[in-house]
Amino acid sequence: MNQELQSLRQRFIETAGHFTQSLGAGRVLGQIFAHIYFSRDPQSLDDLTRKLEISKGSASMAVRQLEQWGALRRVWIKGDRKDYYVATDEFGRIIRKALLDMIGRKMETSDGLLEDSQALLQERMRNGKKADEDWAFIDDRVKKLQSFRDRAQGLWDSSILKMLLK
Amino acid sequence: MNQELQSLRQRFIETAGHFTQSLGAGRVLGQIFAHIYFSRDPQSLDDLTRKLEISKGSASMAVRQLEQWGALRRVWIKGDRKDYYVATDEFGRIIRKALLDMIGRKMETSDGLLEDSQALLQERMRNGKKADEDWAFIDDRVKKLQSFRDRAQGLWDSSILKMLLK
DNA sequence: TGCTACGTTCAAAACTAATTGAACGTAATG
DNA sequence: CATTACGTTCAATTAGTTTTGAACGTAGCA
Repeated sequence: MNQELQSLRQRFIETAGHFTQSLGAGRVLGQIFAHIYFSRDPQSLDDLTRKLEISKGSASMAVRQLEQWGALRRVWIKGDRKDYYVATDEFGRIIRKALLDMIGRKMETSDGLLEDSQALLQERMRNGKKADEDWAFIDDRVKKLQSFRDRAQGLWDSSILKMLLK
Repeated sequence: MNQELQSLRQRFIETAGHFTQSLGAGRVLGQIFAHIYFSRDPQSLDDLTRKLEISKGSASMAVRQLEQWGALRRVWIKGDRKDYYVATDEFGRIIRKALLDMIGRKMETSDGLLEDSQALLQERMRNGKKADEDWAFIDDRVKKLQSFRDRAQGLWDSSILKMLLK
């Protein structure tokens, strides 16, 4: 493969590495995906450790992660005991899964907190206790948060949907 | 302030801390915002260091960041030399600014790379060199990436817009 | 069956990011 | 003017995360 092409590929690999790192997913994930995405032939773990100069352990873990997100697909090459991988190009799906995986849980946590707060505040009202100013203040703030959460939720869902629609 | 209310507030502070941390913005940002958001009175740096048990340096830097994102507003209390802060509740704007600030630069880097690639590939074509299979392959992959980038860009822009429309 | 070539795991090491706090500049106060 | 009470900065430290690589289990092969 010619020199110019190689260095372009190299830039993609570096950029992808920085990108995934900045998203908190680790440098090697991006590097591996870019390397395979720009490789015509399926790549083995061994290829990855050699070409990217990373350890077998790193390669193994990153590849598994990428496979779970649907970014890589495993292919068998007959007569070869190694696992080989090729890259998917359905970026929408990949990013959807990755984001759900990475942010999803946090969302649920804050959702739970908002529900709990609402329950607590409502119960207090039902008990007919005179609402003091502290409670009224918190109540107002929680309501504003919930309202935002609902709007953001809707926006998120529709964006995800659009992403999946090719 | 009563006990139940305090512990609810505390949960919000912790959750917000974890949330901002998981987004790569640091724990204290979320903690400070939540603390002030759920405080009726404007809070000083000093209040923050005491209530959240963080250093003055941390508080100062985080507050400045939050102010830049429009999440906090500085208020003056006459006869007091301290700076006091109150929380904004325009979450859409806040998140917009924060995301632009945090992801923006990364996007530019990869955009630049895509433009460069395109230029390189087009120039090669113009020179009439016979496109070998390696080039054709890379060309195809770059085109797919660009197409995705464009769709994602549009989606991003429209989402940001909707968020701002209250 | 023993041997080999693989993928996986996980404790330790290397690296990176967040936090602290002492030193500093500044502006208000008396 | 000197003093004090603040906010800011940044080098050093601490905490957290990623990466490594040796040890291990397993499946295919002879």
